[in-house]
Amino acid sequence: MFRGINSATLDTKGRMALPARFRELVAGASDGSLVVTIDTKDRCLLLYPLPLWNEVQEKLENLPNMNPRSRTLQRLLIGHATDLEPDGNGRLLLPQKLREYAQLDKKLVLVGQGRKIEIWSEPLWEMRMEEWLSDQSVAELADAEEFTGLSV
Amino acid sequence: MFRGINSATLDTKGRMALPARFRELVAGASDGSLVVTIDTKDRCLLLYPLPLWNEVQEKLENLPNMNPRSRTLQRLLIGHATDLEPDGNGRLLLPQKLREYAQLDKKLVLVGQGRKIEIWSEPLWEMRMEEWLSDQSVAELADAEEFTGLSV
DNA sequence: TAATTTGTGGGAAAAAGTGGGGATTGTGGG
DNA sequence: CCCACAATCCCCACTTTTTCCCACAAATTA
Repeated sequence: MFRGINSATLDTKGRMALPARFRELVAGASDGSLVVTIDTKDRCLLLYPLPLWNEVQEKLENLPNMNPRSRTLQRLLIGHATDLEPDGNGRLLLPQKLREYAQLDKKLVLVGQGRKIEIWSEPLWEMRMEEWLSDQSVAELADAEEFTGLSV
Repeated sequence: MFRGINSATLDTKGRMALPARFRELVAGASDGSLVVTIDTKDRCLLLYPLPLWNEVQEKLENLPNMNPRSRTLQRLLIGHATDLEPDGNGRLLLPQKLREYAQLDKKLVLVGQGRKIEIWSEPLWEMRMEEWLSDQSVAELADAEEFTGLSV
């Protein structure tokens, strides 16, 4: 399971070094084979070990095909999904279209999210962080019974 | 159970010696394996023995996944959760992103809070202390009905 | 005060990350 | 059909960061 945050940089060729911590996990899960696609809710990318992506894709394909919303979702997610292999130095070449989508410039942030890793532009991530942290309803949720000092 | 307040210092490499008192407790609870993450309500970090963190993470993952508030909370907490192992001298290397979040400089304060330890920047802690103590509603809280049976 | 534990600093090897040259492939234009 | 251009791939070399270790300072205990 992925967790934790790392900064990373994109070089002029669009390559990104996968932090060692994540690389080990990926090596265990899929011999290094990965898939990136876009996140449709936020301007960031999602990076899956290949076997986990396959599960996701299967679920997507089983959505009701008549429903236009599921067609759209399939088109966006499967359509942008790209297989990646790290180069000899453990770097990934992120496809240009995806870099543009997530507005990736030089400084990136990688955020472990369980079965996947989110790839954000650092300035974008920081802006969104500010919003989330100031969101009162999130604060209340964090304060809910299960997470207060009494039970946690 | 953790309790009590300790000061600590961060060296130039971002390492923090875990006070002996806490270290013993942690050794008992998890062979020294720890997880730090951010607190979303205050600019401080939360340090859990690994098994306890796993419980917290499980609760987080069971929140309704469609609800954007829970997604946000997951993103913030799991996204920042980092596994730590003390080095040969009982020190923890706190990740840079988390140090920045909690504005950790040289002087720190560690506050035992039951199942977790809070890590604060000392100046920040003192400012917040002032606020809490001068906050009339806290003073009243101590007198409130639901706590009258709670003689402290 | 001596002895032990706890906390601090920093050197040096190893690992991780970065930059870029040049071969290779693929595309579109003349 | 061939050339020019651009993107990608496969290397190698260099820089930075991290990790591991040792030595000392400070505090606690005997």
